[in-house]
Amino acid sequence: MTRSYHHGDLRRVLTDAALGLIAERGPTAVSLRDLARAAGVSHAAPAHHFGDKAGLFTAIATQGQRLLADALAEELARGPDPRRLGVRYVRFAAEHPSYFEVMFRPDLYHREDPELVAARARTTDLLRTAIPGEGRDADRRMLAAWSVAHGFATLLRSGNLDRLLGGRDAETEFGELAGLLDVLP
Amino acid sequence: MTRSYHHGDLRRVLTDAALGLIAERGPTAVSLRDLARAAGVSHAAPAHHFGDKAGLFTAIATQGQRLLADALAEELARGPDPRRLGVRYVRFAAEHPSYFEVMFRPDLYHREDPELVAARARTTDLLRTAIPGEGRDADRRMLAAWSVAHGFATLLRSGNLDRLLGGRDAETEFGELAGLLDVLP
DNA sequence: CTTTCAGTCTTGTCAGTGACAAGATATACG
DNA sequence: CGTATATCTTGTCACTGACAAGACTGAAAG
Repeated sequence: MTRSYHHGDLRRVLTDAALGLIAERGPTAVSLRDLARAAGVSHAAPAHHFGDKAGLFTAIATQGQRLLADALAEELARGPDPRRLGVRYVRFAAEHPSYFEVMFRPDLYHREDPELVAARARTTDLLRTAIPGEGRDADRRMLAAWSVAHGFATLLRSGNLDRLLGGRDAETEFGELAGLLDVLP
Repeated sequence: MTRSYHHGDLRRVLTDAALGLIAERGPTAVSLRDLARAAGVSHAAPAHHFGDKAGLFTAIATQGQRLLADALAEELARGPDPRRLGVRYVRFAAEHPSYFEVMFRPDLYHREDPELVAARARTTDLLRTAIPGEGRDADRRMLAAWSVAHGFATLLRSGNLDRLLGGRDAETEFGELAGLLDVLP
């Protein structure tokens, strides 16, 4: 089976390779040309699929939002427990660091991309359903819960908790921590 | 007063110019050569002061940690109220977005730089003093409070709260939100 | 079967970038 | 005065993202 001119699913190959490189060196150190080399295509091939570098990250961020929303939806199917949902959020960040990294770095991608905006809205809406009630107060409780989970995940990823955690498992530690709070009325 | 060969305080001029450029275009879009142009020096002058690009961001992150620690210390002098401290944290992120941006992006700088590590430790220690008590449980409460503030600030900066907040002032909104939680035993 | 055509990928090129080396200049210090 | 050191410059290198123009492929239309 000889290598054909048309690659097959180059777009997917490129995003996958990108995730690998991001995991190794971080998003900013990824070059389109490295990506092309990894996929065995010419240096301009990625540009055709994503427009520019930001287009690549937009695709990755969108994909990440969908994955996160799926994970949250799965957890919500077992009942709207904010604490469990928070743990799932933190676990997503730990299991998919490359996605998480890109998703919350707007300077990397096209923030107004319709698909990305839609995917992000789905995530937000899912989080909202974990807190009962309507109105501004319930919104605030949801935002509080989201902030705790997101803040913990972010501080963890940026290495700010290394000294504080001292080797203990981050996910279970977050579970304990969340148990001390009470986001429900 | 003619332009001398030695610039005077080029290091300071460069970090200040960098903060301006970061505010405009984000940290990744800043180039050492732009910086040099802004300061009216040759393209290799910045490298002499900071070693490499990461060195520049290390200096900025350290400076930012000191500013944040100062702000927290000032607030702590008025009594150890976690909620007020959180508001101050969020305000810092809003008032010094360029610093905040760099501080929590470890891939930009030399994470193991001694001065930076020391400055970060001071910030962490100050946060810790806001929660009374000793031991693991108190640590968790401190971490919870930090996570809420940091998560809120981060989500805000990444544009994830635009739809949710709908134009309301973020800082006061965080105050309300923090009032719904209870991080103290 | 052949023509056309849009989508996919390549080749070639450009200005801009970070890093490094070697040299020039100014200040501090004996 | 002279000499060492910190500061800054000039020159260069490989690499990058973006763009333009062209080549290849598969499929639809005649």
